[in-house]
Amino acid sequence: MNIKQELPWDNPRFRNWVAVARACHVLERTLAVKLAPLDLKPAQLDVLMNLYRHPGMSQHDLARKLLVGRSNITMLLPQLEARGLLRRESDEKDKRVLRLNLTEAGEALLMKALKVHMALIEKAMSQSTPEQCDMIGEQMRKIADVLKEA
Amino acid sequence: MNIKQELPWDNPRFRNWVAVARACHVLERTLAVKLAPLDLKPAQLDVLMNLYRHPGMSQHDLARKLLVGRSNITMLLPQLEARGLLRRESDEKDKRVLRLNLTEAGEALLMKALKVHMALIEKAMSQSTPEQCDMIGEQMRKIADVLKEA
DNA sequence: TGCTTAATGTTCATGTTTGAACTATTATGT
DNA sequence: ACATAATAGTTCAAACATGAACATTAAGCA
Repeated sequence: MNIKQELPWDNPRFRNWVAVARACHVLERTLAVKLAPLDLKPAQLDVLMNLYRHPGMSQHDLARKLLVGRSNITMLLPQLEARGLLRRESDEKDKRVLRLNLTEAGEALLMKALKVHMALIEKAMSQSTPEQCDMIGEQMRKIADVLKEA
Repeated sequence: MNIKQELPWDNPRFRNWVAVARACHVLERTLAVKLAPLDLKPAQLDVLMNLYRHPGMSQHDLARKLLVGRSNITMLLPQLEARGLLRRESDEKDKRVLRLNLTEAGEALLMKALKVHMALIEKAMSQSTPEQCDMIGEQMRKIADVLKEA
């Protein structure tokens, strides 16, 4: 009954992961502030980015990409559709699915938002050398893979 | 009017940061699942961790540590207090502030939750060498610092 | 002292996220 | 073909986070 186990704060992996989580959190909050003038939330930007890269994807695919529930997408899209940023068109071959595509306006807004996002990331990552940056990305992709199997 | 700017996906910093954000997101969701048997949410675990390390801190201090609004803390604490995990005691010298402390039960539950959290982080970070891990932590601390000035 | 300003915590209205139950459509297996 | 499974999307209620407005208390300063 050794309840006072080795404390995590003495563990480098723990301390370093806490730093990762903090950095993510801070960047997310900052991004929200910088996107406010465009009347866009980080979650909405994620949607636009994914639709730009994967035109015609379904809501289900989008939900999986964003690591989010399907109902979340259902709640999220009508706002963007009403603003004319994207279209939802029923698939002819499978009437269950809705195909998602950006409009011209959506693409234009995305480009503006990407400038903001890019600038923020540049500022954050400018601390690291390209080698360090790549290494970080590589490790993080491994982490995501390992955890998704779990 | 070069609207089709250099796309961020060609930029290593962008791609790598996206990987960081994804890894964070996945780990957070996984943690939520693993903590469910203890009837504890990640946000609640964060509270317990901070009170353990900084006994007697105020709600305002806690909010700043967690990068969260004060009202969020106000909504969060009563649940934990009702479960007997922490105490809120009015400060004698400054009657505005409430001093926060874990109870025995709170500390015991924290230890159980930390085992879960630790195991998850170990699994995630076991991919990296100690040197890589430290480097990642160091870069992330720099990022958080740079962005908080902004 | 008294007046103004700042800080702590709460309340409340709003918006977001989530998961379970539901409908409609397609795939599978006998 | 027909019954059963699985899949796509929606609805709804509950949990959660957020920021502005507020009450109380403390600090600064004339």
